[in-house]
Amino acid sequence: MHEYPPGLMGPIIGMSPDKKAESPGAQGVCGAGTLPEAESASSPMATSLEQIGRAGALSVVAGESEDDELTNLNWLHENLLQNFTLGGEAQPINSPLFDIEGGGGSPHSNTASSTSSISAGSERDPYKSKPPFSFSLLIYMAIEQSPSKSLPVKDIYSWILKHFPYFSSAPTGWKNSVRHNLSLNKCFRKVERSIGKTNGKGSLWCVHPEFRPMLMQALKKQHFPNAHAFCTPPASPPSASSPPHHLFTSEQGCALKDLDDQEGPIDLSRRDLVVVSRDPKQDHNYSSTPVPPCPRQMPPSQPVSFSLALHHDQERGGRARWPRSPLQGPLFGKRSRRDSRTDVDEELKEAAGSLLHLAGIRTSLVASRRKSRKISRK
DNA sequence: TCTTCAGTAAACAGAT
DNA sequence: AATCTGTTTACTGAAG
Repeated sequence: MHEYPPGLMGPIIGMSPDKKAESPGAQGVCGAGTLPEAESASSPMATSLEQIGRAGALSVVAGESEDDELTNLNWLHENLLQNFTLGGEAQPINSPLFDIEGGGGSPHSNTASSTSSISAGSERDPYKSKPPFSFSLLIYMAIEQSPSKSLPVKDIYSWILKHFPYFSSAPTGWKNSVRHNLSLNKCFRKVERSIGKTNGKGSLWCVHPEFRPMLMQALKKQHFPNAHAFCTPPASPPSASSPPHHLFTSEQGCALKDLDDQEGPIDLSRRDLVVVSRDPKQDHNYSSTPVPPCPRQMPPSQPVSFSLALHHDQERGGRARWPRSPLQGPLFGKRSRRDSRTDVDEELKEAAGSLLHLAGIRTSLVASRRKSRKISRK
């Protein structure tokens, strides 16, 4: 059970009066604590956060460029990653990347800003700035940060509300979007709640290990260089109340036996689905290495287009806007140390790029580019 | 211009 | 009965 610190979520402002069933203030925050699984979303995440922190530190150290301001991710760690604290000290994300586009250009932002006294202040106000992450990534982060690596929808709401207070004042359609995403996005899979656990509506949702690297990569591309920290093993020991995490335990921590063959909800009572390998050493390994810890299990000849992981009704193939190329090649094969080192360098390059982006350099470049493009169109 | 994808709204059914 | 959850369809706008 978790009590949100007063004022953490901020006032429920800018609510659309016409939306009644999905009021975030009504159930998204307060109601979360009533769920047995709520603890999974709100329990202290010290282990994971330490891992995140370590990962961030490693990303810096590995590059041997601590003095290089452009590639030093310490500030990022401090500014962003610490905002992903789930232990009750979470702060609304208020970093340059929170509203990378700089104005909260969402359709909701108008509502929020026009009715919120709080949001009348800074342009970077997290209460009015839409997160730069897609719903898929938000869900991914929420699930990955839960000890059991699975969350009910309600807790996903709570996590998002907790870390992105923008949604507390946004029209409640975002919950619909979350559910829509969970249903349509193949990255997310539904798992049945434990047998004998009748309280609580709905199922638990987890990240399909198949798509975890892609989500991680997308997260990294979306201004989150330390995204691999989100592919961490569960912090809590296995228990009957949080079974799904062991589904993802394997050599690399992210395999799921027979899952791909399973249609529909995963039945957690089926132990034959479970890969039982819980070597803590391995856990440490993949939670602390800078390389993505979830090597793909798909045939190397068939790199999964991320578009396939998205909407079912949009599986016609074609381009995937989400990053693909980093998911292909050596990442999915066996890696030598040299490869890892190369990847570390690549990651640092990406991190540097992300930092430039965060600094607004790329944003302004893109903005000016778009501007000139529009002008040229005219 | 076309295509793809993300986001949103809405309707609906089933579960609680 | 009300609410929540999950699914599906349709549409729009941004972006490549």
